[in-house]
Amino acid sequence: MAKKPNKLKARLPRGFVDRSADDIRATDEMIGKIRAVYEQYGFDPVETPAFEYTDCLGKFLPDTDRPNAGVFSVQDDDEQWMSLRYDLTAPLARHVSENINEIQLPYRTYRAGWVFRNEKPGPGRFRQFMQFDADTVGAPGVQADAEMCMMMADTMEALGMARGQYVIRVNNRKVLDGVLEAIGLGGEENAERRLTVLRAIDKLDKFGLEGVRLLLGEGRKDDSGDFTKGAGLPVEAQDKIIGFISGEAQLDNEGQTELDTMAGIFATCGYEADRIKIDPSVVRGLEYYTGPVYEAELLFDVTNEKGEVVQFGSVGGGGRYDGLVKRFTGRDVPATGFSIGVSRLMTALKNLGKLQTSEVVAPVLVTVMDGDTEALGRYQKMVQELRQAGIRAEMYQGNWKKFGNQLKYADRRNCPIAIIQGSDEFEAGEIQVKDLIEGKRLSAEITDNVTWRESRPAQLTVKRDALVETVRALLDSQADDRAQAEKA
RNA sequence: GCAGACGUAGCUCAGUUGGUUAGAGCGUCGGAUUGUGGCUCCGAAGGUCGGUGGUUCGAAUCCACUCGUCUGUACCA
Repeated sequence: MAKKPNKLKARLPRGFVDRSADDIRATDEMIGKIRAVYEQYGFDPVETPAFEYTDCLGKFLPDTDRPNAGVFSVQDDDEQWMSLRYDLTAPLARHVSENINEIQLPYRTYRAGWVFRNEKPGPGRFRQFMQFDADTVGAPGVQADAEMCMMMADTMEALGMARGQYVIRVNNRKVLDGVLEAIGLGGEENAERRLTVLRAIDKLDKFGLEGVRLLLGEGRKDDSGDFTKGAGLPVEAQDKIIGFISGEAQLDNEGQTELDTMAGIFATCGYEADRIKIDPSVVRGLEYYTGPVYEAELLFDVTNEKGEVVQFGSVGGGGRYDGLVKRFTGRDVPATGFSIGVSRLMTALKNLGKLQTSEVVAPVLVTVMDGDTEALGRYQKMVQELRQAGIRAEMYQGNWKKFGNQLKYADRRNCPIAIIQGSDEFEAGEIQVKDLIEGKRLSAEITDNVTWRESRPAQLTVKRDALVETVRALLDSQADDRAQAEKA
């Protein structure tokens, strides 16, 4: 009773995805457009590795009980903990600190890279995803923050988003701190409660003013019936916060002055509220932002592949982090920067139709009729001629003896054209050039297989010398047809 | 982490009050067609019924635990 051996199950760790050719090409295109904006603004690239020593990354110090909480960590052979980076900001702070004597400040820099988070994945949330950051390190003034906001706006438009489809929302952490102080939550002893309040404010998009009020007070019950404990603030304090984040009340403090300065810069440069807007409910990055904070939000609804309408919300954000480099150097090195969630933004752009997903035409296929060395050389020569003429081409590399399979392969691969030369054609000095796209169209009208095979639809015979010009002409005409179809 | 729903072929799903050898459609592969894609027809492969344990003469079906997926929520540097 020999049991069948258990086959190994091919599977991907949850929260990770393979990327298709379309995805990779679309991402490259997107990154190119973003990079062009950053370069234009005078930023230079820098790259850091995926791994860092865990203590350099921030608050997740290696804890012997849970070294992998939130991050992916491994122990090096000298027992030091290393982690996969979870953002690009902490590694940048490390890089700048390590090279502080060589780097000319203010340092304007950008980088794209994969980051990793060891947490529960969800729809559109992965454990590996790409961020594209820009930072100005060593610039204390809010004019640097203002520039970042304008660059974010320009980036959104470079990606094809129209005015009104996105907005950059700006706030200042010092303003929020002032509000918290005003309701008696200042001081060390209230740090935990302050966090709860800030988290509640951050939920405004999701739950609305009423939901935020519940979270500021007793708490809120979610759709599954689970209860989230609130901050337990008295009603007067709730009123103050609600009044503030709904924009009814303002505070007169340093944060507000900074916001006013930034607003002035935006106005002078022509960035009106349809692009950049001061919004008192923006929170972001609770732990390390110290001044202005900003985020890019999409304003249009996105319909996902299941046909459900999803609010996309934030696709990127950043702020001022004056303390991050100081952790290493002891020197005050103020910095501001932001991060774009490339993978997330790409999903949105795809839904908006701003990304052509299959621009690339599949290669021309040179089929193999005869398998002797001499003939194989002839086929390969045709392929090389096409390639040298700048045309994507390949010779069939499967089992050539089943000719039908070669065309089936070409069909599934979406090849535009197949080249056929058997011994008859060879002796006549000719080749067959088969238009697979036109042929597919014609196939709808033919129901009987014998006719289909013998009529050889959309196939023409030309002299061997005319290979390149015939193929090129056919490709051009196919491209015209596509352009026509696009318009219609 | 917490709460809920759901796990049957590669995919989408049937499977009667617990009852022989667990089915269908799509897809895959082969053939009809040895030099022509599509259509049609014929055939084949493909399952530890998520896993473990229990109840039972008998479990895909009932029970417990566990793993995984999905939804909401918490956390999110």
